[in-house]
Amino acid sequence: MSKKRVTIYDIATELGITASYVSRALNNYPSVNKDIVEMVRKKAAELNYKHNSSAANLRQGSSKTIGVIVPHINQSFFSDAIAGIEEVCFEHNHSLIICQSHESFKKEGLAIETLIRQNVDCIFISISLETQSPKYLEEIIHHDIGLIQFDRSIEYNQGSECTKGYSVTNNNTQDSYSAVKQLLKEGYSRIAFLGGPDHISIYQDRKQGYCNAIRDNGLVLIDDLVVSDVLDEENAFKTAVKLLSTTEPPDAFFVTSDHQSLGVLQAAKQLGISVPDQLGIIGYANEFFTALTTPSLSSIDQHSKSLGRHTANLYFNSFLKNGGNKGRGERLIIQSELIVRNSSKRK
Amino acid sequence: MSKKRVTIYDIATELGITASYVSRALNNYPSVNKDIVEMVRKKAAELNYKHNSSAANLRQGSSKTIGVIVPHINQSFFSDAIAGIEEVCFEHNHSLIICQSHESFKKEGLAIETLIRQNVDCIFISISLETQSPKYLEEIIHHDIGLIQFDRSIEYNQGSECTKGYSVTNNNTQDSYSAVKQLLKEGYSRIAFLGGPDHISIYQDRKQGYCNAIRDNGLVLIDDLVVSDVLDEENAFKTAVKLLSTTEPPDAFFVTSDHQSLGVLQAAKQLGISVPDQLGIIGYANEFFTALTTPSLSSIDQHSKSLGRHTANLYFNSFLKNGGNKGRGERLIIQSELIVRNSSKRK
DNA sequence: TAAATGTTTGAAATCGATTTCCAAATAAAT
DNA sequence: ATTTATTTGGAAATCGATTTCAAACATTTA
Repeated sequence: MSKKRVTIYDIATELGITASYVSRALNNYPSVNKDIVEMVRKKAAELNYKHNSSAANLRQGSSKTIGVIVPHINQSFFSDAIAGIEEVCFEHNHSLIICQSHESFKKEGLAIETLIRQNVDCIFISISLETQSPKYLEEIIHHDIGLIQFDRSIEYNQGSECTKGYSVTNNNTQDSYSAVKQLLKEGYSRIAFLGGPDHISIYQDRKQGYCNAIRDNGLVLIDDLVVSDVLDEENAFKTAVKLLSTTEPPDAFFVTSDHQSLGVLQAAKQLGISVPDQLGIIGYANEFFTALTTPSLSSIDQHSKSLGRHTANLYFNSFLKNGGNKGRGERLIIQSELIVRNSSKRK
Repeated sequence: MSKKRVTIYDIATELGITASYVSRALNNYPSVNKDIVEMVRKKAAELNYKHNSSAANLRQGSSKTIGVIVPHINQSFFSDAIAGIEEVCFEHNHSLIICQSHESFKKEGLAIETLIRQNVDCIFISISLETQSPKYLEEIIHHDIGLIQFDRSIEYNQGSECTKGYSVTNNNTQDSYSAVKQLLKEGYSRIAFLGGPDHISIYQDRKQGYCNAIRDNGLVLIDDLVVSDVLDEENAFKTAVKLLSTTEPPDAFFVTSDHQSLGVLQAAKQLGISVPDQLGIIGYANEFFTALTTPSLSSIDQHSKSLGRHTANLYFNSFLKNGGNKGRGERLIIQSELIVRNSSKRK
């Protein structure tokens, strides 16, 4: 294959000017004559010139690429967040490499390794459920690559201090508080909680919000009704069946994902318990399917696209201007919204 | 910031050898002593050396990166396909840049431009619904970047001839045929078809399969029951309402996406038509939510993950070995499977 | 022992865009 | 007319890993 790549040198010789001038023309330097810019543009198109970003990145020391790691791209929360991230990155002329951890600590580590080798400028990550150790996150810091956690986050060691650095989340404690309060207002009084792993702070916070709401309303916290680490549908189903089969079953569930809601709904159906009359349910994430089930599922909409946009903006504004990882960090809180559907609305 | 990037030269001087040798050591050249490899590895880790892929790519002329463009990453079909692509690319040490077109021709063009500038080796694309012109696809070819279409595809000009080059799809004609046949077997006899834009071949094929099945079973094709380009839920809803309100309404719908099924279901609900007794529905893609609706929705599972794997394998095997875009092209057909749920099952 | 072969290692060129540092050319000011 | 600014453009260094070519060394063969 004798075909050589077209470079700015080719454009330069054809036009009788130098490569440096061509480079400046293509990059719209103010010092370059308008006519020349036009001329270079035309010639570039004619020769089918293709900018080589490897060369540019090598010279400039930045890849203008952001790596995003999420557990699954097919969950509304994450794909919407990615859509938001994408928009802002596009505005800033950065491109995105998206990786999935599939909720596995090991795969998350591999993804991080890949992104480091790819020389991304920053990694936006929502950690996997398995992730208990900040090992790989510290790896990122160690390689002087930016790190911003969104939604699910964990602390890591930054030199001597322990920090969460830059992160963007919802006000999980407060939102959970409101959800539980809504259940109470509807007359539910024995509310169970199904959470996620306690080593991830959003699940801690959601549990905290639940506990606060219970206590603040003069009720007693019942240990048996508070279950951690039952995030998937199947576990939620089993747990719900168990709780609902006791002599003093709960009359409502506040859960930390819509998939858990599905499991609870399934359990109720199987046990002949009617939702919402005998059992209320509120979940988290406002997945697409929550509007489709019978009854439809109440859920907390995390405004995920906005959360994504804020994550990216945090990078381009605060992070870059405050010394990156070495800066003092920043935690952003994104507003969310309780969507009340039929699963928590009693007549 | 006085901190300089650690390079192989730093490793080399610390170890008293040359950079070229370090490079070979890190890349496991057989001629390099095992002990040296170990030594270099250790020193690299100690200095926190980070491989610079921009430099490597520049030298090697390839980015080992695949660009993937899909309409939406949050539709099961696409995210599963991406999961398959990811697996195979990972095995071959390639990374992925994922872009969304959001079903817009313009955004698709921008994504393609980005990927070209990023120097991806190949683009795997499932075109947007709006895409009627192969303009941007030809742009890819023109830049000597690989092109493989999957699922939704379109023809483009390759020099003198018109071709579809490399593509991976299901056997849409046959699969649609089977779906319609299943409806007939259940006793439905006046089956409507809701399709997508006719300029995209999978929608043509699905319509063709529908038509063949109708004719082969001694029925007459009724033009009014065949509607193209009503791919989203809302359009499907409106069209279904219209068709169901005529004096001779259809008693079943075969549609080309599960979102259309949702629209049809909605229409039936609104008009008080019971599904599946009075109206059968079969859709396409086997989205997660199809199992959750009441009644659950029958759908064609496209084995999307396998489709994704095959797309990537087509690249690493056939494409690269047969002269790339200039090769004679290849069209792969992936098996799919009809999932019969309640929406098409009469007692 | 000398020649031939094979193996390990180094020097230097290379990939392509950017950018620093200058020089020439032009315009403006004295 | 001379000096001072201001554009306009070029030469060459640079980013860091890879790779070609060849040298140095070791081993085998005749």
